Amino acid sequence: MSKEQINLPKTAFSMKANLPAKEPGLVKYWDDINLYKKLRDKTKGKEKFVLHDGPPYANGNIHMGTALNKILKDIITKFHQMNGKDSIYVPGWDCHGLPIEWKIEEQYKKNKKNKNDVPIVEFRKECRDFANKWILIHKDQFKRLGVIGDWENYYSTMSFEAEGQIVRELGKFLKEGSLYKGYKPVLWSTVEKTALSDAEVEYMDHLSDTIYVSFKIKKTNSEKINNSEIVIWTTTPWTIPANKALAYNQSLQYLVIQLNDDNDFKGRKIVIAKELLNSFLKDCRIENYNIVDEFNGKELEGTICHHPFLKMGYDYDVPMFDARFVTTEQGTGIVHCAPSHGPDDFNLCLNNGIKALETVDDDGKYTSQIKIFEGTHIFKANPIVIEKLRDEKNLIANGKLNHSYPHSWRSKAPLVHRATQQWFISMESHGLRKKALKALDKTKFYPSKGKERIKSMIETRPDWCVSRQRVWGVPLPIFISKKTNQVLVDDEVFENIAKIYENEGSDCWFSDNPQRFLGEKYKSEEYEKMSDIVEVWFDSGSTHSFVLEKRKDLKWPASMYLEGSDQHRGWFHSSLLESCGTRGKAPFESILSHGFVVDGKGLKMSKSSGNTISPDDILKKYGADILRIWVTASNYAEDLRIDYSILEQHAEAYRKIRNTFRYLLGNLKDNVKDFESKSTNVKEMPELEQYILHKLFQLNEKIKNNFSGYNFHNLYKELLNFCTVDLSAFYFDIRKDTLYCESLKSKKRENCIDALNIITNCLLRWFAPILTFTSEEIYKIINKKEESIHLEKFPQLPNNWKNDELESKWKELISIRDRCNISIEEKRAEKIIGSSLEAHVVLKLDEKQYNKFKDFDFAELFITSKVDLKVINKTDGDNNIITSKAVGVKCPICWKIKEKKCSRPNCTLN
RNA sequence: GGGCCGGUAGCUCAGUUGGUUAGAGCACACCCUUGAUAAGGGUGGGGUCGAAAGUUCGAGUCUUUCUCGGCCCA
Repeated sequence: MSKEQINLPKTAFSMKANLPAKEPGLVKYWDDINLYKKLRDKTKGKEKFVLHDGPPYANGNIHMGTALNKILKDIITKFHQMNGKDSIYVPGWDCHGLPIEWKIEEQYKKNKKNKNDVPIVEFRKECRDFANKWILIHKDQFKRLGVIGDWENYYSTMSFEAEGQIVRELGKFLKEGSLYKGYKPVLWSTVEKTALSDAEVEYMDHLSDTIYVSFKIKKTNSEKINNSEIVIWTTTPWTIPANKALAYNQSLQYLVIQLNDDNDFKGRKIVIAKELLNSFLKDCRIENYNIVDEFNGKELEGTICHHPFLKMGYDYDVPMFDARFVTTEQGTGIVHCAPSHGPDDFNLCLNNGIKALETVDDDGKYTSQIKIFEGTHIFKANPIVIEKLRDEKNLIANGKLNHSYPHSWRSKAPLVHRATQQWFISMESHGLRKKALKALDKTKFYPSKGKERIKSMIETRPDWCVSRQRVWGVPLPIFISKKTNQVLVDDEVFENIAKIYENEGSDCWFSDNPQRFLGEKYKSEEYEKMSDIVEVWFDSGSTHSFVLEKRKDLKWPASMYLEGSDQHRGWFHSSLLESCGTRGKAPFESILSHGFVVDGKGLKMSKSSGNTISPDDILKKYGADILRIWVTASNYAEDLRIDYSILEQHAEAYRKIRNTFRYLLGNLKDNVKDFESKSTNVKEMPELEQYILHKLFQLNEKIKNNFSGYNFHNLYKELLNFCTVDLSAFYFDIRKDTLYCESLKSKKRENCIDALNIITNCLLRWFAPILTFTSEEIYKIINKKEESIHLEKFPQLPNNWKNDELESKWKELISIRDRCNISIEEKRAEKIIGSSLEAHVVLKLDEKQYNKFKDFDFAELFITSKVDLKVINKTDGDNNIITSKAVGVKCPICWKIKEKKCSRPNCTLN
């Protein structure tokens, strides 16, 4: 009988979320209604916020880092959209480059196919198909995360339009003259037969041969070292045949010592740095020696040595030069220089008039420049070099050293420095470095530390090597005059090539008659066509030109670039340089960088440590909304930890939020009315409602503040705390009595319903960018005003909800409530009472508080059956809240204990 | 090896210009409730702030060294 008199909550919003099952349906729904298009229509003409997507590489399944990146982008995009902007997100993919080329080559190897037998155009088509396949896979994986964007019109660096525009961009550098032909040692992979970019190099331990080699002095200005030999130490014996010079440091002290051990070196005098004597003696196992002399490095000036292979025909002079890069960290304090095989060596020799030669070919074999060794592979040369040095009696000792050494990140093969012809964009010739630094000063960084990080890189980076000796990429549009050896610079030609690419892609560069690209102005017989391609960082660094600039729906510069912090050297960097070089400005207004995903202990994830966790695992077990909570709650300025216990914690928080909505919807019977804050006259409501709306207003302010600085983890904490502390444990708990037991028509209940309605509307919108699926699930239940919650805007709350006076009053009340709870808890522990409604509280306040609160309904605040308010006596001491078991009978309707029969209207209906 | 960033309760995070017994939520323990029920409420325990030294009347907050971790570079 009594159940009909109370208004219990009822809702279609289930307690159990079952996200993994529900979410895919919502992805389909958004597709079906074409949410992206509806969003654009909705905010057409509004100020644009363009988050320009840094293109992931179209290769392999997404990992946690990708998921983090996409979710963060989506959250920010949605926040701006709901904040009233036209917030546009166009996803893109990076498609050219070595990793894909490598995959296709691997397939060839499996099928015993030889890459050289396949026409380039056919090979490139396979690369293109491969990239396309992964774009489709990625697209579904990203959509599954709840990401809304222009999935139908995504961009890719291999689109014909992109390839054409990349040619135009290169043309600008060529025309300006900052793109030049250089001859420099670059890190070269003899396996992939190409120079590698910084990003393609990884450092791993490598066991190298080490040798101590002596160079006999041919001529010197110093009496002290006459008839001596110079000793060097190196970890690359194969570079000895390419040796052209020796380097010393004039700020170091050197020794001449005579070796007396019974071997090839008995009686010979050698020169080494004083500081390195002990390590030298130890390494070379020298027992008998005597120090002949000591001198300053300056004495070595003008000294000329013989090559250790003098008798084998290496009869050229080996001069000694002063160089600051020579240290006493290791070796002998004298460094052997092979200008073709090290940047320091190259520069030192260049400054002293010694040119680097092509000493090693693409495959890693010595060229005809290297006598005796021609045709030998450098990786097989060490033992031979060592043997010859021993034969020539110029090897003091040899050994092994395990040290960090550059390797190809793809093939894991060790790399070498090799002087090759490459194309560079100068950092200085046209002030690119300065322009870039200036542009950074105008860029807003989240977190702010990102600015210094990229600035210090720009300040010190060398010229940008943009050429690669591969085939899967945009060909460098370069012709060189056979007569003058000059690069052909002509806008008409560049535009002609760009147009052709836009129509049919860049494959034709490799297959068609060069005359087609030159047009009628130039004769193909007179020009040599380059076959290098552009390095992929130039591709992605140009996305702003073929995406932001070209598309009418976007804007240049982008409002934001958002990537992992490694992209300070990657995409942020290349985009900045490309744009500053061609447009003098950065292509972004702000940069947001996030940390890396690490495991629960803060260690990096790797297959070998077995601590990886994939987005797919999480989606199957928890659902995308939990993953999105993890992104939101984590501080992206640092590394982000994740493991199942962390996810479990966030899933728990999700349940609290979900139940908060369930309570709201249940009491509103899913009848949530459209939200109009103006129609609410807050001053006519009970103080409790006024207070909770004040808290809601405060929450809105906090959300706005945190959003403006992109502090989502604080924003989320505020939302969660509001749900648990202010609503669940306070407002909801107190108002259960009103909602369940008051008449439907009672003013008090109506006011409460109004408040719940407002709260629901606000929370639903605030949570929508984060809980993108759950908010839609709720929206589908309650309202049909829009087709999606994501088409709604954030609420505007009226200023008159703010009531600081009321807040300080209620702060006092809540602190009294807290003390009361302690008192109740004591009686509960003594088993005197159970629920708080069984309590009768005598509350004693001082006179001031008593007068202030004498008309206040403490029983309602405490959720007790009875509260007697009294003025405190001096004799009472600290004992000013006394709880006892309420006397009387429990009303079967409202469960309050009354001495007489309950007289509340709803409780007396029968 | 170098540069940069970081290490606050089990977890996610706050800690303003150095100043009272270092905060919140979650988790945990115990209790209550059974009309938010694979929910809800109450109470409570738990960090000396990565380590050490220093500056100061006083340091999580400044300095140095070390350590652990991450990114970048060699």
